[in-house]
Amino acid sequence: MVISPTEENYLKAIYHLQALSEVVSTTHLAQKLQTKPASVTDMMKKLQAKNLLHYTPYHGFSLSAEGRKTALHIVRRHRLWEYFLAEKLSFEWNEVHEVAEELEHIGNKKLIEKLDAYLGFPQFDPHGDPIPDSRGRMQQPELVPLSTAPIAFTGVLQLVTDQSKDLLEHLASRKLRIGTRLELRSRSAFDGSVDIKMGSKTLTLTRQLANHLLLKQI
Amino acid sequence: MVISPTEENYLKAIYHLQALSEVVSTTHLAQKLQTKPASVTDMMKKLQAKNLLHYTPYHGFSLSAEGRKTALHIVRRHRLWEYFLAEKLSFEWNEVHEVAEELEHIGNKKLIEKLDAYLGFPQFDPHGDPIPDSRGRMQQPELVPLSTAPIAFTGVLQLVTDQSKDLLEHLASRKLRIGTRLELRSRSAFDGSVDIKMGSKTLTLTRQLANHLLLKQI
DNA sequence: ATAAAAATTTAGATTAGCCTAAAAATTAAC
DNA sequence: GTTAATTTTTAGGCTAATCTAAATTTTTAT
Ligand SMILES: [Mn+2]
Ligand SMILES: [Mn+2]
Ligand SMILES: [Mn+2]
Ligand SMILES: [Mn+2]
Repeated sequence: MVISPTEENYLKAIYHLQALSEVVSTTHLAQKLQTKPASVTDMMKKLQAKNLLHYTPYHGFSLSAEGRKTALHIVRRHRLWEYFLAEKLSFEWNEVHEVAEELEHIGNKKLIEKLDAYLGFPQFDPHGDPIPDSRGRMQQPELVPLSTAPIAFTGVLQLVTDQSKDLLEHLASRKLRIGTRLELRSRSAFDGSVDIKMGSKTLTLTRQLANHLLLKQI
Repeated sequence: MVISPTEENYLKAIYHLQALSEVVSTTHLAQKLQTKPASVTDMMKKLQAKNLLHYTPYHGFSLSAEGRKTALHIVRRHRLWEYFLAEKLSFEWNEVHEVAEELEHIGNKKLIEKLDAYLGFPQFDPHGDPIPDSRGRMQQPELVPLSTAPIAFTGVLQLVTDQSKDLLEHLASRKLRIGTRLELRSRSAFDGSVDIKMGSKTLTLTRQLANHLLLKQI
């Protein structure tokens, strides 16, 4: 079956929104894709006709098994390219998403399998998100938000859940990267901000930021 | 100015056809792009409106200075990706074109400059075609077609001018690649076929094939 | 339980890129 | 140089993806 780049973007967006709630609404998706609800409705009819979607008018939609499988392929391509851009072309981690957003639509199967092998079958992209394998399976390590970890917790930064430019630049300026080892020293009872130790340095992060930083225990 | 992937394909095709004759006809371009003359006319009007083309109805078209510059950028991207696919992902040289045909449309400037640097600023793609630099300039070594080279001529295969799947597979099966060193031993007065020495082996190539093999003297 | 507000769908247009068939212009043949 | 063949353009339509405005349905508030 032929799936256009636009349809791919829709499927991927639904996949991501389903992490928040199993069934997705028209407005929510329109907002995510920077488009209008009327356009979403049109596309939902098309994707349903292709059996990629379960759709009940006025009551939202969710991916079918096949739609989910397709979405995972796109996520795989996106994250492999992000890894390539960061690792091989030395892009900053806040620049990779935009370029990968285009590269992900090149569907040649051999290309992706060879790219994966060339990169050494990476498990995580530069933001710490897991990369699905060719069958759509991926690692899901136990992660603890820095905002709720117990005092003295030691781990490595594994995943950043808000990947906005602002947040990524904030982290970059403090040399906090995926894989950075850190220890939680204290949490303010006043505002929830946390002090962490990172190598020999100590720094303070707001609760709002700490909430988006997920750690893997070591 | 925004240029769509389709417009890019048209510009690149015109650029290539202009190597044969300065001014290009509607049918010729339609044939090259596997489309209909009526579609070409539509697009020519659009490209002329964007000042990428000189176009006189019924009398053909040629790229403007800006159109040529744009075409060279696309050729650059195409050939850099071909080099990447062959060199880094170990694609066969007859497989790279199709994938590069899609990758070339990803216009992010930083991507191409970083890719170029990562690849070590290659001068030639896997078919021996020169890769334009970021200002559109490229090497144009003196090349001699094997079909007309003098007996005893020694050189390396530098460029293959017919890049059809059939020809590339024919060469691959004989282990003839870009960079292969060979010597012209004799040319048949009967059918123009040539005998060449390649390492310790000798093989015969038809005139038709030899005509597409361009050598650089060494 | 009704009315108001919000969300969603439908209706009707628009644009890019393509097509077929018909009309017009150019080129080739006699 | 007129006619026939070929090439090119124009006219009119189609599909994918988008939009705005209007109609419909669902949800929320009284
Ligand atoms: Mn995308
Ligand atoms: Mn990512
Ligand atoms: Mn292309
Ligand atoms: Mn090439």
